[in-house]
Amino acid sequence: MDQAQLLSRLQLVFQEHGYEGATLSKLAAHSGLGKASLYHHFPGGKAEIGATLLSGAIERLEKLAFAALRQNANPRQRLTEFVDGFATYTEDGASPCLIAAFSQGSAWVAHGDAVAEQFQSWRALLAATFQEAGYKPRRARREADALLGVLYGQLLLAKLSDDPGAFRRSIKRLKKSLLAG
Amino acid sequence: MDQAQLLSRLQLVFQEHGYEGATLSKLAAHSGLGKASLYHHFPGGKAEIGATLLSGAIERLEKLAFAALRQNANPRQRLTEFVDGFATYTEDGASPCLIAAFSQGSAWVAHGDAVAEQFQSWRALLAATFQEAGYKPRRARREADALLGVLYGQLLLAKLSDDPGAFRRSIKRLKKSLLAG
DNA sequence: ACACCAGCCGAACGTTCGGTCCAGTTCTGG
DNA sequence: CCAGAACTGGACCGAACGTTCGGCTGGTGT
Repeated sequence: MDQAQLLSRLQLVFQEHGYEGATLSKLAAHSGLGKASLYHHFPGGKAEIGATLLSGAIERLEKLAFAALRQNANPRQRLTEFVDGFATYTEDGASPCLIAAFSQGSAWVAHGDAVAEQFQSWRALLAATFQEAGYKPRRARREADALLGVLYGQLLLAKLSDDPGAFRRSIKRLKKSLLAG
Repeated sequence: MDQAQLLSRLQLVFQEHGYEGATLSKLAAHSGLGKASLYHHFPGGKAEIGATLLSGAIERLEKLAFAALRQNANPRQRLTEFVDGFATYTEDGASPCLIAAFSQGSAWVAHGDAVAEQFQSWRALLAATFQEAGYKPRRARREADALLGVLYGQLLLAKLSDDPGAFRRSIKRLKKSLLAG
């Protein structure tokens, strides 16, 4: 099994059970490896697995979604591409965000600072794009917060209300209103 | 110590660490009781503590926020009162929603169905209120999803970006736009 | 005065945790 | 073909897990 597939199998466990709930036994069983083999790939143990997955998730979200904002296309088009990228990242709302799954307990103690910094930077990037789309700085920051908030909100809500279609519906509507301004 | 205070201390542990991360040792230490004493109050152990807290949180969210929608005041005013109630429930974004903290692992397996049902019922109530405010059924449902989504999204985002003020700012703006229609 | 009981605790139970060890097996370059 | 590196499974470890038990309090009813 290659590294990418191994990581994706491990990620499923963290997404479903959270950091504390992702025990080595579950990680081993779900990856098909023994615990010792996991320690061969990740000498740092569970902490290293978690850290690797977290930075992988941040990287993926950056490349799939936020990278679109750094292009030089029409700002409104960049924004809808960003939304599409976020939908891809979450597999249309079916896959919980790993970063959010790390927002509790020891995982947050270990990585909270870095995650918060990353999100601040993303917020700034998003706000800058809204500014390019014609909003004044204050309003642009608000719109950025609102967009990021609605994405994560719908993602959580789709899970809490057990309605996988809810996310896709909201995304569709969101893109329309973004293009309309 | 009275039951209410005990429950609120226990709740803090679950909010901070999630269900799997809330160990009996932490629950005992944070409540000031011995582990065995917790079993006196909750013979069902950790599972009963979790279930009690969860139903308490649902009840509180119902009474603080959704109950406002069942009044017979002006629909738009009911909606802003609902938003205020939600803010109270989360202590202005400072206190994570316990229901969301139960959305992973064994807690979700045990309570996911009930939570999803509750949220569906809340969604319907919210949609009905938007309908009273003049929206057509389809649009009202969308607005209901959007409102609930933005509330939970801002709550999560305030944590992920480590910006406690973000929630309050968003709520303030949200109420304005609700009143304006 | 005594029995009773809710409330609480320390000490232990068996299980599972994250992590280690090591004897193999498989892969790979020379 | 072989030596050594890469990798694996399974037994194993101390610590922490959720849970149980017997016993110690202090207040209440009689």
